[in-house]
Amino acid sequence: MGDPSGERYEWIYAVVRRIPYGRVATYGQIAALAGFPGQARQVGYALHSLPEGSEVPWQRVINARGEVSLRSEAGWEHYQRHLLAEEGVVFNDSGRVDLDRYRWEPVLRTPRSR
DNA sequence: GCAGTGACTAGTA
DNA sequence: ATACTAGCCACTG
Repeated sequence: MGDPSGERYEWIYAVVRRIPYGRVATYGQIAALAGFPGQARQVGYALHSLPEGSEVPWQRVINARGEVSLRSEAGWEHYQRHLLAEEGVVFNDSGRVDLDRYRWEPVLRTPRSR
């Protein structure tokens, strides 16, 4: 990832790092903020290739339905939910996060007049 | 180079 | 609510 060809991933990681503790963001949201609108799959792919022990808060990225996405390797879904629960993120009966409540909304720069 | 895959999503039925 | 589809595009064999 540190290599030049992995520059996309760096942009994605940079955005993910901005998600505050206790908040979540969707794959599509991250893709758009990183400058790759419509490429949500790439976000999932980028996070998948993240080395273990990374400082990137990958657990805060969930899908548009508010649920933790399944991975090829089972078991991690449970781990991710555990991490989010520790941050205070609440899962409803259906095991989903209320995006209206926990979704991170980056503060956009207001085009202030000057 | 081509085809299959995937931590996705919005739309349709 | 679930199921299937088309679009998406980097990565892999």
